[in-house]
Amino acid sequence: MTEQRRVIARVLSEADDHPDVEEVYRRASAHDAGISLATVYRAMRMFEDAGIVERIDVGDGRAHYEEARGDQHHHLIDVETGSVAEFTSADVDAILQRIARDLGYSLVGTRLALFGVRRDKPAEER
Amino acid sequence: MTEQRRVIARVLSEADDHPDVEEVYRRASAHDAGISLATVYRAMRMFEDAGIVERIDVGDGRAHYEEARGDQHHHLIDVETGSVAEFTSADVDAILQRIARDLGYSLVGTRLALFGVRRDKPAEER
DNA sequence: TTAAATGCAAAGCATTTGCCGTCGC
DNA sequence: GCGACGGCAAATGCTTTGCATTTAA
Repeated sequence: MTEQRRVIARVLSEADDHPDVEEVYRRASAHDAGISLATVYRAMRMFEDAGIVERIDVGDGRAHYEEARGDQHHHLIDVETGSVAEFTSADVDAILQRIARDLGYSLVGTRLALFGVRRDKPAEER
Repeated sequence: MTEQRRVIARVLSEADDHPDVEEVYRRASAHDAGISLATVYRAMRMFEDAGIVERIDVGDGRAHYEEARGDQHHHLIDVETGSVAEFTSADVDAILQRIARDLGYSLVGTRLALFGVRRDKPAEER
């Protein structure tokens, strides 16, 4: 509704990565200096509650965000660069569902993150 | 080596749940009042670095710990009670390994937690 | 006009750390 | 005796919040 919110929303929809709050703040500031960090935090929470963005935990102690899409996807974090790749797997989802059921639970959420290092490619880098 | 460390170690080996630092502190204090929270934090970090305990994230913002066992197991957290169940699945582990490989990575770590609610049993509770 | 949103600075949490006294070996 | 360890309180990093002011509708 407000200008700041609009800017933050734009920043989020333009992002194709997984920025943390500080980074969203940085990008929003570029569009409109004068947005405060507190406002970004408040907006992120609001967007999250509204189901517009999803919080992801990449293991660095800060909350990162991505636009909420319909699909249930997971993340693979490059432990050397911090970059985040995404993947989906109906197999994994199905097995997890079954495991929860077997344990007597209805699955209401899944947090899955893989951490990996790039496999050496033939003969290029390093 | 020191008394405090011994007490904390005992608390950890006696625990069959997944206490957070505050809880370890509470239990250690029962054995020996006069242990400080900072000491517990330092001990936990040391035990973790030594591979004696493992830190697990149950989603409440605090670090919880469990004794390190050899097996690669995962957790299912009851969102209503906060209790943690454990499970292992060679299937899941294998698929995740393959997924990482397919994405060009060597898997160096996995963080998997399921969140669920107890399924209504026939006609008992509630 | 009036509730909702913002900025700023202060507060909150979990966790870490500097400093100095103490304890184990 | 000396280096590792523990206690305390201050510091840290991320996030939230109280309050007075501004803004959207």
